[in-house]
Amino acid sequence: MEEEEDWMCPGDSPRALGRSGGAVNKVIVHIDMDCFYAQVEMIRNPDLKNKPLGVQQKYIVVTCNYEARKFGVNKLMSIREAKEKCPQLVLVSGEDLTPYREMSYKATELLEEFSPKVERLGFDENFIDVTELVDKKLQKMPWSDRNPESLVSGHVYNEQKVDVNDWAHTRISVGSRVAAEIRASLYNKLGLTGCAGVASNKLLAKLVSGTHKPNQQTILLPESHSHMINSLDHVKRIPGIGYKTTKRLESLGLSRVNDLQTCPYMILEKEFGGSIAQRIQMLSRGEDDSPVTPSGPPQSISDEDSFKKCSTVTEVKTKMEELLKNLLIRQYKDGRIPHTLRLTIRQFSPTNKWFNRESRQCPVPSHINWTVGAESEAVPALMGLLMRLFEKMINVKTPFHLTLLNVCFCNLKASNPTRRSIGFYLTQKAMPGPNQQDGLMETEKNTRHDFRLKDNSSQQSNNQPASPGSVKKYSELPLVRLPEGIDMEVFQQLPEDIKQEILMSPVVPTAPRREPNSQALPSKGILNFFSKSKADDHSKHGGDCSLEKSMASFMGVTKVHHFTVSDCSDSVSYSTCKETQSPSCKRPLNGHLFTKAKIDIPSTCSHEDNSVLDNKYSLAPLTKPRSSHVCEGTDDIDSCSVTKLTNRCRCDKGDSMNSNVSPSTSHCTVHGSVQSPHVDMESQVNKGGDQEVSFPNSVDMNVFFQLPEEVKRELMAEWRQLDHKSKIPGKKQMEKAKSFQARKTKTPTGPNSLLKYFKPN
DNA sequence: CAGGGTCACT
DNA sequence: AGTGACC
Repeated sequence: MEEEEDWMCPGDSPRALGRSGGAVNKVIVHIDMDCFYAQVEMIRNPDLKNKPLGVQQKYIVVTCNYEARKFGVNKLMSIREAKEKCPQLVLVSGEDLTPYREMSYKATELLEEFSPKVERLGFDENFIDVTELVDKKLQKMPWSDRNPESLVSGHVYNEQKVDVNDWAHTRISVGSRVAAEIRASLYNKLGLTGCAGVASNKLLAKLVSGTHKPNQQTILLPESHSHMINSLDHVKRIPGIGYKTTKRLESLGLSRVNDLQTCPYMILEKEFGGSIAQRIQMLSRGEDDSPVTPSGPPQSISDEDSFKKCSTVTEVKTKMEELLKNLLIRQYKDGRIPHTLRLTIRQFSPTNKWFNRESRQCPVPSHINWTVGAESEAVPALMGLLMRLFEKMINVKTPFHLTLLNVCFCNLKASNPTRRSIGFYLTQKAMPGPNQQDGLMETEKNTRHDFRLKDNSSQQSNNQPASPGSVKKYSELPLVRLPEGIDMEVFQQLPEDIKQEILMSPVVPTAPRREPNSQALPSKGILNFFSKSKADDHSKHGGDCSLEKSMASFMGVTKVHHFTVSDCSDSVSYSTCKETQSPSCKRPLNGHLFTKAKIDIPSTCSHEDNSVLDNKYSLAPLTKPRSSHVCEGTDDIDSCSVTKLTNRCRCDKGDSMNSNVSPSTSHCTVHGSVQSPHVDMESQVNKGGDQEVSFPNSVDMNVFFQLPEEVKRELMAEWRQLDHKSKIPGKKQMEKAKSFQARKTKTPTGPNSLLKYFKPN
């Protein structure tokens, strides 16, 4: 798109002088990419340039390039109409958003080089608060440079004259130069064109950016604020006033901007309440005090599909699994762990105007293995949750007609940085030679910390016929920077997949974004093991001693009794003893660091004997979450309402030991399998299926495991009855738990009560 | 009304 | 947790 590269020709519309004065206002730049999806498609396939191009989703042209617009094709036009207007229109499918999403984040990251205050608005718009940058530039700008001819880049809204003696004018003008730099950078580095608007708030910056399209920029000076906002022909054009608000305003007879400006506040307040009333009336006057809030990484990851009809459970499952697997790939790349899962549906109804979506959500049990992306063990577990959510909305026995499914991972929190089998790396006694650097190449002139990351994921998104030439070009691969702490020699000797994992690891930030509203990572994680000193130790001692210490300290283990590492086909078993929990360890018992088993062994255990460990203490972690200091500050336990926790145990046949604590606000789940005769669920159930048992709060697990076998069985049978439907903790379950509590307090220690085995309390 | 997001309110 | 409103 070589429309008018107006950053090349600065200052084409500047002028003389005027007044002075003005408050210390912000300088906000709004960047709006030109027909974003179409642009991305043209970058991916340059053959499409110069051809009329439409991006298709379902039967709609969601956007098209300017070539197509010449024919009258427009956004959100039906395919049929578009083809009528422009028979030569080239259509590409835009249903897989991956390329757009990736380009979008590249753009945002680029903008973050100018200022940390970058707020995304959809995939193709960004606000940047450049106030500080502008003031910095202004400080070192000689007065001789402050002539209108060179100060402003691009257009001035309303042909207003710039007064270089007016501070506000000067600042906005300098902002225009920043905007020009930003656009130049977007074009030079990413090949993207777009419009920019510069003004003293977000609302006005957004409005003004659209006044000269495409690929141009415009500034708005204070004297034209009113003109700008009043140029809108309807209140619905005001960003921030959407469909619903528009309708309500219209019902009050308010449809022009001026109507809203002059409407007595009380009327608005009556209709909308104070906060919305104030906000929309301010907006109608061009005022907007909202800050540019750094968007940071996404708060949720979701995928959806819409269709004409979906009316069988099988279909639902198939589609859900599709969505889920795509999501898992994205989630894996992201690195954070979702703690909430949401399912949204849209049901067909004859009066289905548009959007009647409903959703159900639930906490994600933290025992889920988020280790390997799609195909992970997470799929069946999450599918189970999803179907339960589904059944909360739809009675499966009764006919239904869905037109949309959406699966969403939200409440994303930083995970422990090591996501895959760390033991795999640690047990690679012989590191591969230096010639094994397949997918990972050092870039041309790069400093030794920049790498291209081989992208072997994605692309497999649904109904796209996998084109043979879809291998990504090297230059398109993401460039990643290794943290300084890493020793490059050690790094280069690592096997390919380890390198990739490190590069993919969430502790390797490409650009730091919003402070992780979750907790700080406990350490650099896997990277710790590859720092120079650690690596040296490793080679000297055959890797045992220092590794053990590293692992231990990383886990927050202060005293190691027993330490083994073994590799079980891409998932690892760990057993380690810890006597005391280091107070600084925020994540004592969760399974992300160690894929298979990470268990907590009481100091009483005979730590020399593996079988003792496996048999006797496999469920030991059950006791842990109930001691409050362990839960303190643990982000896994959302509310730290430890006293409300209920322990549950689920046993899977045939698994190797796998213990883990998964708390949620209402309960605490332990999924583990026990091979020992100690708590042999198999003899109880004999179906080999999953069994779940509730361990009431009052039960001290230490005591429990000392009970005679029959007693344990009997107790578990009783608890199990309390707990059939429990993966999604619902009101029913809580009521059951409460009723159990009630019963228990009524008959504390009856002579025949099994509860006599437990301490009163 | 496509596919994705965010945030606020209850 | 669920919905609504916005882009």
